[in-house]
Amino acid sequence: MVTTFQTEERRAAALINDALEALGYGRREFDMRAIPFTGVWGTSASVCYQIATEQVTAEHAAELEGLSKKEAKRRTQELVRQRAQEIAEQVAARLREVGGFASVEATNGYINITFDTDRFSNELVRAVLTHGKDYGRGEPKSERVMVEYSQPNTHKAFHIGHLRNVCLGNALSRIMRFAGFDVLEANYIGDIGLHVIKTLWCYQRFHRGEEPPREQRGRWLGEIYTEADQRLNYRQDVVDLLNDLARNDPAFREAVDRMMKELWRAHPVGEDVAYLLGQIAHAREIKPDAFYDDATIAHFWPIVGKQLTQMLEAARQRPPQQTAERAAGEPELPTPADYEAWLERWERLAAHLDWWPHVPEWQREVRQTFQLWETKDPAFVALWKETRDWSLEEFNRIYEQLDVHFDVWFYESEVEELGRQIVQELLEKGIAEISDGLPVVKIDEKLGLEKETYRTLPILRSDGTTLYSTKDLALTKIKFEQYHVDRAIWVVDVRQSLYLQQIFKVMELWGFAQAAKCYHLSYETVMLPTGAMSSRSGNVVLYEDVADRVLRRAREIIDEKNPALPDELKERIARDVGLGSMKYGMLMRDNNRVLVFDIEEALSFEGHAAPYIQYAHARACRILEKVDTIPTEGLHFVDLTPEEINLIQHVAAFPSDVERAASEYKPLVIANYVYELAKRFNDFYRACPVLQAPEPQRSARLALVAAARQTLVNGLGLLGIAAPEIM
RNA sequence: GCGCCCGUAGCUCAGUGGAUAGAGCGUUUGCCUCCGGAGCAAAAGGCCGCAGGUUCGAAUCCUGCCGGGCGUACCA
Repeated sequence: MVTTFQTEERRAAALINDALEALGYGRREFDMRAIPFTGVWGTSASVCYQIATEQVTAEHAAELEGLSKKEAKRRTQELVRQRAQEIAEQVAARLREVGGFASVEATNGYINITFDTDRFSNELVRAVLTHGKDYGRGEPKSERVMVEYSQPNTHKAFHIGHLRNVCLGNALSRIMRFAGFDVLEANYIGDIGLHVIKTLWCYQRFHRGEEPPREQRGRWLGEIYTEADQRLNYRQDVVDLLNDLARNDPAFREAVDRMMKELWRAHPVGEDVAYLLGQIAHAREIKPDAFYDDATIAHFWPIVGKQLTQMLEAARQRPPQQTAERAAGEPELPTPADYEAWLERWERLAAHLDWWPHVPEWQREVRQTFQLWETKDPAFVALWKETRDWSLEEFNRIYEQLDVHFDVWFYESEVEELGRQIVQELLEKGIAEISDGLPVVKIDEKLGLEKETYRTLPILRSDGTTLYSTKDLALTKIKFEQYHVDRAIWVVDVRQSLYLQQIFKVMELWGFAQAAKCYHLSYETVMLPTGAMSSRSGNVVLYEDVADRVLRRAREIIDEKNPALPDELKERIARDVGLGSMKYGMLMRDNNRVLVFDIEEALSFEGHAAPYIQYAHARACRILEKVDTIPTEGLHFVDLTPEEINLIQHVAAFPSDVERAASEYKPLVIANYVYELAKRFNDFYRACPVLQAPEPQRSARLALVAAARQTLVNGLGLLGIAAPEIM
C-alpha cells in the first residue's frame, strides 16, 4: 500500500534532487527519513553530507595531507559539518520557492521538510477509515509462500516451547498474507520416529489396559514418553551423575577410598569396586556397560547419597569463596546450590534402582518394537493410530484456542516411503553414497567446498529405517512439486540450523531451483528460570497448564474491574486478554534470543504487554461509542498538539512497517509497532480531550481516534491477538 | 578445531549507518469531581563486553579478543 505520506516523501526527494542539480551539485541517490524529533511530522535528507564530504576532501586535500591522521579526521569532520549546513541552506531556500510544503529548514546539515498536516491528516484518516481492516494491506504478489510451523510430536507433551513456534509461525503467516503473498500455512506432525516407538513400547510393557482420563489422553501419553525415556536412559543417567561429581568436585574424588571400603563391605565384587575406584579417583569417564555385577550400583547408591549430604553440609559451613583468594588455575568449589541439584538428581535415580538390571533388555525390546512398525504389524499399527489420535485431539484443541488454522497437514508417517525412494534416486544419481554402511550426502565435497561448512548429511539409518532427513527431503519435494511453492519457510528451533541448511543444499544439488528461496526462520530455546526444559528430568511447563492459569487470572481481573458484565462476555474477554498476553510475550522478543519463560511475568497484565495495547483500544472504543457517526470529510487538523502529531505520524507508518516485517520475516516489527501506537494513543488520550473539545477540533480528534483504533485492530490482528471493545 | 547466536540502565529487553541511545519491571515522589488508574507524570539509573578499523557520521558495518549459549554423520 502506497500512502500519500510515502508519495509526498518521494516528491520531496525528487525536488531536492532538482534543487541539487540546479545548484550545480548533480543528482544523488539517497533516502528520506522521518524527522526524529517529537511533535514534528516530516521527512529529512542527509544528502548534503555526501556532497560536503566530496567537496571538502577535494578542496582541502593539501591542508589535510600535512596533518596527522587523527587531526585530519577531526578537521574534515569540522569542515564537512559546516559545508553540509551551507548546502542544506541553499537547498532549503530553493525548496521554499517551489513551495507546497508546510516548512523547509536546514538544521545540523539536514534538510528537514514538514508536511501540511491539515491536508495529510485528512487524507490519512480518510484512507484508514475507508480501507478499514485492509488499511496497511500490501499489493497482491504472485509468489506462493508456504510457512511450515508447529511440527509437534504426537505421543509427547505440548509445552511452552512449542508455543513460541506456533506464535511466530502464525504471526509470520498473517503478516506475509497481509503483505500480499499467497500464503499456505502448513503443519508437519511428527507422528512416527523413535519417540513414538519408545512411548508405545512403554505403554504396552507397563501400562496396557490403563484407561487415561478422557480429556487428558494426549498429556497422559506424554508422561508415558517421559517414563520410557527415563527407563531407557537410566544407566546413562546414573553414570552421568557419577561422572559429573568426579569431574567437578575434588571432595568427591578424595572420598573415593572411604566410599569404596564401604561398598566392599556391602557388596564385595572386586572388579567393580576397583573400576569405580580407578575412574572416580582420576575423574575418568565411567561407562554404563563396564560393570560385572548388576547389583553394584544398587549397593553403591546409598553411599553416594550419604557422601553428597555430608558435602552439602560442609559447603554450607564454608564461608563464601572470594574470587581474589582463590589461587590462579584452582577450580571453583561447588556451591550448596550445586549440591542441592546433585542431590535432587540422586534422589530421582534412587527411586528406581531396580531398573538398572533391565535396561539392556528394554533397549532390545524397543528395537523389536521398531520392527513391528517396519513390518506394519496390524495390531501395532492399530495401537499407533489410536494413540496418535489422542495427541492430535489435544493439538487441535490447542490450535482452536489459539485461533491457529492450517491449510495443509503433513505427517511424517506419510512421507517415509517416498523418502526411501528418494534415497535410492540420490544414490543412483551419485549425489548420495554409502559411507560407513549408510547412505549419506557429502555436501561440501559435492559443492567443491574446501572448508567444512555443510559437512555430511546421513539420509537413512544403516538398518534401513528412515531418519528425519529422509522424510524432510520427501516433504520438501512435495512442497515444490505438488503445492507449487515458490518460497518455502521453516519455522524451527535454531539448533536445527545446520541441519536445515543441509537439506536446502541437497535440494539444490538435486536440481530444485526453489532451493535458493528456502528460508529457515530460527528461534532460540525457551528456557525456564530453573534451566533448560527437559522432559526426562520433568522440568517442563505444559502449554495447557499455563493457559489455564493465565485465563483464570484474566477472569479474576475482569470480575474486579467490570463486575456488571454478563458472564459470557467476561469469559470471552478473559480469553482475548489472557491469550493475547501469552502470544505477545512470545513475540515481543527477538527470535534469536533465548526466552526465559517466567509464569509470574505471564500473569502480570501491566506494562509492556498485550493488555496495555488492548486497553488503549478499549479506551478508544469508549470514546467512539458516544457519538453516532464518525466525521471523515473536511476535517480541520490545525494547531495540532505534539501528541496529536505523534499519533498521526505513527498511524501513517503502519503500511511501511508491515512491508518491513514481511520482507525481514520479523513479527517483532509489528509487536513493537503496535506497542508504540498504544503508547502514543495513551499520550494523546491524556493530553487531548475529544468529546469536550470545541468544533472543529472535536470532529478531527474523533476521526483520529477512529483511525488509531482501526490501526490497533489491524496490527494486533497480524499477531493473532484480539482487540476486545470492553475489558 | 570449525560454524552460528547473544553481550545496551539493578533485572528483562527494544533500537532501519544519521541529529539528544529508549521501553517495561523494580526503587522514590506525585495524579481519579474531568472520554475507564490494565492508565499517566516526574526522579534516579548507561565506558551500548574490550581493542582496533571503515565512514563526514558507528550501539548498528569489518577484524581481533573476552564472557555466555548452541550446533558439529545413523536424535528430532
